Amino acid sequence: MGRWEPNARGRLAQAALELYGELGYEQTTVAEIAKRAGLTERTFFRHYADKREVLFDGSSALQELFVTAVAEAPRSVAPIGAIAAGLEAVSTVFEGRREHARQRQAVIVANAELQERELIKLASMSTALADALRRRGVTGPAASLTAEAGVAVFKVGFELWLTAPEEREMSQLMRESLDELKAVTTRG
Amino acid sequence: MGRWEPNARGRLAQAALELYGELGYEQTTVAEIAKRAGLTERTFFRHYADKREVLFDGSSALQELFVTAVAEAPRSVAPIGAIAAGLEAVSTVFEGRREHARQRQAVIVANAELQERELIKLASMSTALADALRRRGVTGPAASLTAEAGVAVFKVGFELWLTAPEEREMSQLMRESLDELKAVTTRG
DNA sequence: AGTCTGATGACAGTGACTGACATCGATGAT
DNA sequence: ATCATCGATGTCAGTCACTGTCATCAGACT
Repeated sequence: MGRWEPNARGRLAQAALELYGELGYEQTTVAEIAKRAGLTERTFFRHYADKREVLFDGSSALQELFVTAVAEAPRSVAPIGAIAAGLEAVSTVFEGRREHARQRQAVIVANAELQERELIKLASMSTALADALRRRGVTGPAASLTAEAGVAVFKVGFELWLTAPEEREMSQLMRESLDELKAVTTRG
Repeated sequence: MGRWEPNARGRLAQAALELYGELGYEQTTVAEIAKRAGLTERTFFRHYADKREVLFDGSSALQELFVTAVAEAPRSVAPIGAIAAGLEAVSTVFEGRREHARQRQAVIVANAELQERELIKLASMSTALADALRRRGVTGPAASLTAEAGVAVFKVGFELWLTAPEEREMSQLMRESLDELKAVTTRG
């Protein structure tokens, strides 16, 4: 066995989520998080760039999954259809994690700084999606607009999923949200 | 004349924009901003909640303008049409301010913290727009999705306007972006 | 045994932000 | 004219997020 307990990074993330939930984000100090994880404050900052980032460990993987699904959709599929495929792919990774997602989201909605961080993660996703669409041949503002639309559907669908009854599946809620967006931009 | 030079708030905003442009956001200290404005650091924080907020003084007025235009669109207009009216209203206030907008945007895109702040302002706008749409009778996720679509069009249209030749008007670019979004959500 | 490496600890420092209290010119009441 | 009050600002001490630097130490490799 090693000199240190394994998975320091995971312990920090777990301790942070707990403390942010128990005391609130602002009232929690990084020193407390580190102490609960059996580490020092300095080590926290070696694993996470700042106090907010510890809640967003999986966001890069989620973005890659979304982008890959868009990129790999059949050539015959229209841009908005490729986004739909991405939403489908993303939905699978949240299966069985609704309770964890609810706990995390409760922490985030309680604090503006954390919401800011979440928004920039979604903006990064939008940029990456737009790039993927351009690689599919989408030109001009259409790529950005389709990507923004996709992220908007993800946001709305995700929130619906958090508040929906347990039996409702995320993928279905994403499809319904996308259909709703299509309807809403068509009328008028 | 008064005990103090007038418009302390405006002087702080001006000094901050200059210094963020000259030195970069991170390299600028609040003490420097205050000094250039002829004030102290403590006074800066009496006018602005934090170092970022000084760049977003007008965002609340912009949001009100957008929301009011949506609320006051004729009852017969569809939700997406009301958003179009809001985009039209918003476009007018930027007339003649393109150079200032470019300078400010250059500062923002150079720093992630500032982008986060901008994104939460846009998210606040989206929430307020969705509320306005609900007051118009729009129900369920349609309100949120229409509002998100409107903000997406604003973002894309605004960026087009910043990089477009001087003679192109913002209102026209907003209309083109909205049309593009409609096209993109229809195909597929 | 000797050496190197990677994760961690220890410690000092900067700067954003806050709370508490002092200052002082302007304003209006007396 | 005098005085009490008020609002914007200054002063100062303090907390905490975050960083740079150097020391430590178990395991891997030779």
